[in-house]
Amino acid sequence: VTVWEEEKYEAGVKWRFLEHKGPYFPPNYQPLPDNVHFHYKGKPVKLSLAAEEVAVFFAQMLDHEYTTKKVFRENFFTDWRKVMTQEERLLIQDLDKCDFGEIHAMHKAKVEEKRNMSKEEKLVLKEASQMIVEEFGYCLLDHHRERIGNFKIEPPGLFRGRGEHPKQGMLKKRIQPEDVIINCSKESSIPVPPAGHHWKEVRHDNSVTWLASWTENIQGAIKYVMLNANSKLKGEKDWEKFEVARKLKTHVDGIRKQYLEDMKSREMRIRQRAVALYFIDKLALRAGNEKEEGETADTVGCCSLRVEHITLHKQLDGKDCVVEFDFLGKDSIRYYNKVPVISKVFKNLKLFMENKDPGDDLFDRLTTAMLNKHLSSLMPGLTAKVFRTYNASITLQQQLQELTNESMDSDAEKLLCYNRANRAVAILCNHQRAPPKTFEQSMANLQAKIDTGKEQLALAKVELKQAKKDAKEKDNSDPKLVVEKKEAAVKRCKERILKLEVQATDREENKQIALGTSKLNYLDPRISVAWCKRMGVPIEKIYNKTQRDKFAWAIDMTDIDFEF
DNA sequence: GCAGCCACTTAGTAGCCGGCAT
DNA sequence: ATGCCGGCTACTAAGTGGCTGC
Repeated sequence: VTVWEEEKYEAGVKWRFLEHKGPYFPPNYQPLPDNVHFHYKGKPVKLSLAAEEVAVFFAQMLDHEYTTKKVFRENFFTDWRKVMTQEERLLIQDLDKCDFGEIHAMHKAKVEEKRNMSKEEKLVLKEASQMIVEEFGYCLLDHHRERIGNFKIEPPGLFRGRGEHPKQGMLKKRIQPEDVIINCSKESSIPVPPAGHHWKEVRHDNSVTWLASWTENIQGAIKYVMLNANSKLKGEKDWEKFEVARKLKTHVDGIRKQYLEDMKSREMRIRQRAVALYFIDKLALRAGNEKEEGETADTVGCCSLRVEHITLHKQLDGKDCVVEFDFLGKDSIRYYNKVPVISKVFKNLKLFMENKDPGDDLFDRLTTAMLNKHLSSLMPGLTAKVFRTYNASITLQQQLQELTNESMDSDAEKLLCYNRANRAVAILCNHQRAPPKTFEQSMANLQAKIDTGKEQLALAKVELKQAKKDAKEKDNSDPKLVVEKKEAAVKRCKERILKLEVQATDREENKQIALGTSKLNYLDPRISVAWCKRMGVPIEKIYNKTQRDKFAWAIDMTDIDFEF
């Protein structure tokens, strides 16, 4: 009986036995040495320990652009003043008169010192952190010792949200054992809190998968300590997710037919639901839950799109009925796309936008809850996000079929095509990244290699010409051999250049595209495992160690002819 | 219906590390 | 030996969507 074939639990039960050591707490704050000062209005001021710690958080970030942002500075200053003593609060009233220079310099020196540590010193540090992983990084869940994903309590600091976050710069407070809820088996050895402390609560709830939790102070959200992605629990959940997406494959034709029909409904909410679903299906948009205003950055998904986020073009670039999308999605990543749509969609959008202001909801009669309720009636387990998984995986499968075949000879060529297929999905899902800081440099380096290669090719051609000439003039067998050798050299040069140019193209195309997110979350790993088997590509070429661990379930059980 | 709570997945990035060219 | 580059990991923010209690 393998790990994957063990008996199932009754519904809602996630484990029978759970034992762990509790979370690991970050070290306490170390006060500044006596020779490092904070200055206010040019004069050194000795801060209380609490105020000093928060000052250090700010000083450490001074190289970052966001410490110059108004919102960040105001939030920081407000929260900093909250931890000051009465006396400090009276004195320190203007952030612009604060000088963190010495603290900043000390921090930079520390970073530099750490960077310059010897191999031996680094090894000592590594071993110490390994010890912590050994002690706190694993739990016992039923029969298995499992790695915990995030067993460390998040250290205090200044909150930096993504995009224009209204809470950026606020103080993220230090978490104490008194804030932490422990979840484990009644009959397990209960984790011991740090000396002199106690847990907020110890509970024994086997209907959830988390081992510990606390509430963070910025958004009031709950943070969880959970298992690593390579655990049995997470693996099974992952498998289930892809099975639901596969099931959509057999329902999707009917669902599409229905939402096209629904676009003609007399009821506005059904029309809106249909058009939203069309976008979610065609463009792999996220559902777009409502967000509390002022709590987070202003981002949207499908159902929360506003009139200002789309522009309708009766004609654009020679195409009819084009919808131009421009909005900030999850993580404030911009979604920009010009999409030709069917006229039914176009007309409905026009209707939805009538008599509305730019800031009004496009789908004012629709919520994600309504949409998901409808979807679950069409197929058990179906929600908006299943469409993303389904369309991502089916796109990978189709692209691999189109771009690759067994007769391709080099692994490099196969892998380039695999990456292209992966990239098609990443573009569909709008998975972007900041261009690497060294991007221009590394492209230039690659170009330099190509240039060198071309020089070598030119030289090789000259030598080949000469060899041919020699062969004509002197009619013996030796020069022919030379000609063949020179021809081979020219061919090698051409191949090398081609390979470099392909690499350059691949890298250029990948400049702002992140492949990892789709690979890890949206692409059924069985598609890739089966492809590797068919193409004779070792699985290591497409999945690194972490990814192989996460997808162990798929690598174990996938047949060569698996179809998503 | 809907607001708040809760549990879980999905997301981009900073910084570390190891391998390779010089 | 050194320094650079690219891949990987750790981190934690930001989503999705179910449930509950009115």
